[in-house]
Amino acid sequence: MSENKVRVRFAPSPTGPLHIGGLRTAIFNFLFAKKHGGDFILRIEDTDQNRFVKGAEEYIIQSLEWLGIEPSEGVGKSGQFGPYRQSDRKHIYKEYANQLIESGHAYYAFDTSEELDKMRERLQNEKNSIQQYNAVTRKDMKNSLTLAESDVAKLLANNTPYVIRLKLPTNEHIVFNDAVLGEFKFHSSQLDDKILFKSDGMPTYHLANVVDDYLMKITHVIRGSEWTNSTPSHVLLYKYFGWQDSMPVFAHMPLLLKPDGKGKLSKRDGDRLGFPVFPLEWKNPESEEISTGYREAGYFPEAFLNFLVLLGWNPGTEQEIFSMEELIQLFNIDRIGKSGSKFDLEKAKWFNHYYLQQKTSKEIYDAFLPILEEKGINFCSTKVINIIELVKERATFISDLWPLTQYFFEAPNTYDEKVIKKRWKENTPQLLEDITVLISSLKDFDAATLETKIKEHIEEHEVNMGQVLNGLRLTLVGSAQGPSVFEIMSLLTAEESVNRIRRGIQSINKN
RNA sequence: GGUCCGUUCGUCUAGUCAGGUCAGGACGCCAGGUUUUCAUCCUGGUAACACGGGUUCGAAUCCCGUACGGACUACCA
Repeated sequence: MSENKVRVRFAPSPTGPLHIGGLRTAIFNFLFAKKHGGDFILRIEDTDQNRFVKGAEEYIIQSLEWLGIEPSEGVGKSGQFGPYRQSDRKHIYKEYANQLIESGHAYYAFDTSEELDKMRERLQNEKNSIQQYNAVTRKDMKNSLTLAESDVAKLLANNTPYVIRLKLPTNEHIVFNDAVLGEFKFHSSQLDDKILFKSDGMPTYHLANVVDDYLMKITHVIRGSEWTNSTPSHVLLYKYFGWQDSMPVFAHMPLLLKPDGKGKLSKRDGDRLGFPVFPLEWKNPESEEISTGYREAGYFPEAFLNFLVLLGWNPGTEQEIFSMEELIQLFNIDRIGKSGSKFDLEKAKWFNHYYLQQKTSKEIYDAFLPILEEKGINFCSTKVINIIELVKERATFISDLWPLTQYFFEAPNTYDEKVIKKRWKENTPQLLEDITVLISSLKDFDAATLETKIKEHIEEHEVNMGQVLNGLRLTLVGSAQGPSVFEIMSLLTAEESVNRIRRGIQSINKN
């Protein structure tokens, strides 16, 4: 049982902030692990020293945390398979590369980048369809397969820079089954002799990934489909290391696409597309440029998670709203789609609106408080909660609340011209004046009483109801928006309502 | 260019493996209702099987081809 325990890993490179596609990969891995009572490991793949970006690792951890994804082991956590940062595992990889050289499945290559460029150029000029370092072209290059053994020894002794390449078979089919895409079949002649070990002493992704997945007892590799073409090389590595029996199940997920149609979503898209591509705000440490994040844009993590998980996956039912627990329960690799999907901001907003409605007015109040403080508003909490209760169904984000409630806290100082034109008649001031008299006489000032009394008054005097109500709203709010005028007046108090009506009459008549 | 993959409403998708209801749902959009405002909400509507062949009584579903789209093709991951 413990032998077959599901172990998956999310293995991003700290080359910048995690974008929503990467985050979705993390979510799928996490859900799969939880569903099967397995482990979710966070491994940082920082084998490229040149692309390392400061702060990226912290960003990744925080992003996962924001969504409620907690690694069972990995960077920032303990675990018996650590360390979990590949730069901290540097000492491990060389011996595996050497093992392959000894078994004849890898070789040293001493070609400089100029020589490599030249080779590719030559092949291109010869109209060769393949321009790779492979079973054919390696015969013309500088490596331990073409050089005399003594020359190789000499080069190595002189510390000549070298890489270690995987020696691909000449004529072999490499077949593997993908849990999402089905069976793949590659011919070795189409593949290249991938570099496993770089001249800077670091392994490449291909080596480090396979070695670590093996050492960390990973059972399922769930990753983006940009990796499908290098998977046959990975399969070969498992074979050459003699690890076939512990080779993980591969599941390649469709990519998230740019909404404008061209290509996969990338970190560089930043805010260019009209929506954030990052979960959290990110400040580029070099350029100081700031990219917005969903958290800062006002999305709730549960809404964002819910939306993201439905991009490329669905449970096969018509259910669209899921808690994390339900997702864990329902998640299934078989139901991951095969084609890429585009992000739809409108739908994301819809989810956020839904989740906002699920919150209590007290919870919303707590989130709204900082905005009120910033605006210098200091109202009693019960009052504000009542106001929120009245308007929350109109809000998608907490930040919507201010424009939605501002008039409760501050009397209007402008009045919508269009509404004046349409609703303000010659006798409106007099009608409203009559209402102020009525209001002042009222003992109870709840919305229901107000509504009854005012409607009675309107009927008795046989005046136009629309004119009165719209006029009231205009003087009270300043525009033709908001909930019932009776509710508004009740929350505003009688005194404030009368003041606003009088002020409104004066102000509007002046123009 | 080569290799690999994909293609159902504008978008996310169900249905494809085991061929047989007017191709279902959601977002968006439009209309109506509620609200004498606006929004929410409710009801209804709009809108898709990329194309061409084949197999079959019958094809979104199976086969072939084409087109389009994507990934990879780095001492990046």
